[in-house]
Amino acid sequence: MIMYEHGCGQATSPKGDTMPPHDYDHEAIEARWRAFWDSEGIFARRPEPENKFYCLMMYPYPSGALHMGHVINYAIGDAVTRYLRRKGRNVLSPMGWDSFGLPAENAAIRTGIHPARFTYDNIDRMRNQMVRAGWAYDWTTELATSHPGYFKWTQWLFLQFFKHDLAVKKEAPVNWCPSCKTVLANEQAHQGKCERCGTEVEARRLSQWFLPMSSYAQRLLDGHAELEGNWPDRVLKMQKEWIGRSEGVEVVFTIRETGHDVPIYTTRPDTIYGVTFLVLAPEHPLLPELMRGRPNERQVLDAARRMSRQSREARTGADTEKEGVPTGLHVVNPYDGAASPLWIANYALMEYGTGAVMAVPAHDQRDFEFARKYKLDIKVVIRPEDTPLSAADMARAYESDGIQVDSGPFDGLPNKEAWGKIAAMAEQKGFGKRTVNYRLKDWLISRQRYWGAPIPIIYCDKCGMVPVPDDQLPVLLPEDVQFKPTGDSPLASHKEFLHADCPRCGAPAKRETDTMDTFVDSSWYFLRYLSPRNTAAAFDDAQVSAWMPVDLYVGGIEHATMHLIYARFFTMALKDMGLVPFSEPFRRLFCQGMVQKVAYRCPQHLWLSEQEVDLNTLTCRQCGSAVEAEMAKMSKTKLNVVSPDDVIERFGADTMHTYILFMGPPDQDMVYSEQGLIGVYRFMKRLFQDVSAAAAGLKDVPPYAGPGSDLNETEKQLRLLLHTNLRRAGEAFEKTMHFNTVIAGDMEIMNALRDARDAVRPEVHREILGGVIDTLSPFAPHVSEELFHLLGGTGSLFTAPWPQADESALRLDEIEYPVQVNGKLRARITVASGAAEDDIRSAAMAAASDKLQGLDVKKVIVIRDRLVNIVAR
RNA sequence: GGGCGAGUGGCGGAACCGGCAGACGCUGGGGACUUAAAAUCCCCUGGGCCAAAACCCGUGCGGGUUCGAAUCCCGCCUCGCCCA
Repeated sequence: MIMYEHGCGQATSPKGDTMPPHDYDHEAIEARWRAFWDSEGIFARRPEPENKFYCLMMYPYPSGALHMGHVINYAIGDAVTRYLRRKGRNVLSPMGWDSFGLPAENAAIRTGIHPARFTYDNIDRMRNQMVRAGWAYDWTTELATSHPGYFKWTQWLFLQFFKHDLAVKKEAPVNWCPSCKTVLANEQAHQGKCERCGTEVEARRLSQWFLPMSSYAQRLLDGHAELEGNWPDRVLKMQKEWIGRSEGVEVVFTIRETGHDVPIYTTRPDTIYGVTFLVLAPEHPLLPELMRGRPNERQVLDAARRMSRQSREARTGADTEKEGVPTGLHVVNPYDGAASPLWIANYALMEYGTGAVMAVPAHDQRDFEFARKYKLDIKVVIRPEDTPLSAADMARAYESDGIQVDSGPFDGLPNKEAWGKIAAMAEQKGFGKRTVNYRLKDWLISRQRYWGAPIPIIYCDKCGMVPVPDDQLPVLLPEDVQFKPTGDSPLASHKEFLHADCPRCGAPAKRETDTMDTFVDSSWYFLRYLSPRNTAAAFDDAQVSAWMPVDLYVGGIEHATMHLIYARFFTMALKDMGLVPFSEPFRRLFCQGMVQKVAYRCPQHLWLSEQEVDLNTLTCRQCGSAVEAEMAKMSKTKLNVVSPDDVIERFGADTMHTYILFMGPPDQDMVYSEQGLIGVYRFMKRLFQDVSAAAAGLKDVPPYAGPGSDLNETEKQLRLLLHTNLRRAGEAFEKTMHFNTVIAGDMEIMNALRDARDAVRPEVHREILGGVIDTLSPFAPHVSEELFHLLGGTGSLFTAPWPQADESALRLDEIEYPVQVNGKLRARITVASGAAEDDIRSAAMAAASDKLQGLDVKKVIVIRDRLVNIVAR
């Protein structure tokens, strides 16, 4: 029998002598075991790749401090890592830094501190935070993308792309952020605003470097087949929409006045008989030629120039004003020979389809608005199945399906059927063809900024674009540059950098001064981790084929259409160049939700921190007005951030990890509350108390390993709880990642053990405590290791095997059935687990007999191990 | 506007494949210990009725399928995300 004494920090051993007080000193415990793991090399990567598991967590930008978003990300990866190590897997779980990028450069502009200094100071600070958090990284594989040893190979890979015509310089309309003074990739301009600073982007025509991602659009879509089931559906869906495959038809219209052909692209050929005008994009290359010498030439071209300066969003947004100018020319519809006016309009984009749009105002809302504004004809060619439709009465375009009318030979057909027939007719008669269009654009990778990997190209007047020879890589960043953004790369004003001799002919030449988008860096970092100090190659082929693909990638959903598309594309291109033997880098993806916390807003003082609010009355401490409380993602502006450092200092890393995974399923948004955190801290203290109090007596006791039949009910019940939780933990780690229920299970077991401790023999007690420590070890590794040793464990808990659930403990010899009458709970019975169905039935009837009086029993439903339902009327 | 997801106590959440709704934690209430407070420990905590038991209601709203629905189906409302 085990005796306890609670509440005073003292414990008594079975022999009765007083033991020293065991307070839960998280700081000492965590420091001790961190040092131990370190010195024993517990988390050093084993070289042999047998039974490998590559567990990758998205590396952070070194912003200066970890936040709770990082904590949830790394807590998930760390838990999986520790679990799998105990399952005998050889886990690689590396960490590094996405350390190029704008914030460092913006800080340099603001404070004069060099980006390198800013970056490396931040890295040191954040690495310390990670170490204190106890994450099981092998720091010998750390990498930073801003390190010359890394970006040398980013540049080398760029040159491989260049040599295979997979990196091209071309002029194109690009998104320009006037605040960041740089161009942005299509993916970085959201809703017409700069993804980073929120400034409205402008359209500019510039010569820039692109990677031809759009020609991989179909492969990026097809690759999803391999990922289905292992990536969240919503991420695949987002990528699918982002890639935006659309099937349509290209049809050639002819300009009546000049005879020019104008191909248009449409996804709605079924409406082609409803064309009442045609719209050219203002930057359409044919426009100047068409207008040459015409009376309104000046007016039209001026209007076109003005429109093309508007941003893409300003031109195409659903609620922005459509604008256009008639050219005075007309186009002929090849289907029926009808002529209609040709306009230019802001809502037609050169980069979509052919830059010319057939306008069908009756069946397209944008065309409808445009037609109403400029009093153009509206012709109905599809009507709803059961009602007529007249152009004069329409309040908006009819975009749904229906029956063709006024459509020549296609009248009376359902429009879906007509779609194919109309498309086929264009192909037969030779004035059009079916085509596939993608929304996905080529990836614009050049940036007019300093803190990135320089694009290793030299421009020579004689030889043209010449790659920097491999033996001259890396092209380093000069240190003494002016950071004031001017729209040109800061490197352009650095004379020594700018001037280079042509590697081919030796003549004076100029270097490319743009640097690469940091998404290029992150498109291959998972390969570099496998041989991070390799000076002879970007990555070691043997290591790559042994460790890739990544088995589990943990990160935020915000990368669904950016990083995760770029990295997939990059890998496909590497495969085409023969550099890697696979095309999908990430076998399984897990996306964690956001960490949210209450934020308070005062009508006068705006966002308030918790200290500035009287939490009892929910009023502002300064002005007394009532504050509004809302749940929001932790952010500096809303003053609802929680620093991991504070949490670790006050409660320890174990509590922080365990709590963050206890808040809820990590794939959903989680709500952080300090009260909840304290609840977990209390559990840690209690666990520590209970185990350390019992430890002396249980140290030399082997865990229970008998058949179970010799146990009392309490012991059986406890073992049932324990082994249920072991099974639940296995499922969480292999499938759902829903660790909250595993942690709750451990709490439940410890509660039950407290109630039952006098009725539990030492062997069972030892087994229960050991099992709780096992299931908790991936979440609270330090305290688990401490308790493991207190109970007599040797070596490290993280080299001890993960326990198997004992199936026999899950089988009970008596089962309690709820008895329902007409679906309502009316009684309970307990029967032997193997009881015949008839016996269960009659026991249930007897137990519920008083509820059945005056009723006619129609049926008795017995669901084994679940319940009994008596149907009576 | 379209697509997807979610909606369960005062709060975060639990409930295997349609089978006892509310595990676990927080909050709140009561009590023990204490000179006192903190910490800790014990009890209660969905609503109604109520001394208690019994009973009734209850998983966003309305319907349906079923012996039985938080779970499946149809319609609606609200919120979130993605695409327009």
